[in-house]
Amino acid sequence: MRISELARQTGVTPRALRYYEEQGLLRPSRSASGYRRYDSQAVITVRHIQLLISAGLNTMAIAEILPCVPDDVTVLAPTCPELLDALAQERIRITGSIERLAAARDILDRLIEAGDRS
DNA sequence: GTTCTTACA
DNA sequence: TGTAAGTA
Repeated sequence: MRISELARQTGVTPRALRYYEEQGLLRPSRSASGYRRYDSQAVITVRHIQLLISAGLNTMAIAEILPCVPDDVTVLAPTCPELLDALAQERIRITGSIERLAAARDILDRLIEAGDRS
């Protein structure tokens, strides 16, 4: 299928699909005219990509763990140590982000309370 | 008409 | 990420 069809089936814009390719997440073949050709498997792969992005992983991390996911897997699950490790690592990363945000919120709370009293 | 690349906001 | 230009 061509890019617009994959976009239709996944809800991902052609722009984003080209970006995924640029980031090494998709490897579409090319027609003689230069058009990208995606197999039906790409639909599943894009769904995996979307799921991992939803989980907060950046494209670099996804590019590293995507090859670890078998093509016939429709429900993404940690099938290899690398994937499990990448997910655990991402969890650690976002935990740090949450802590920094919470600290920022505490500061804002103090500032807001100080404002209320003056 | 659709898609491609490149580039800018 | 959206959009525009100029092609194939």
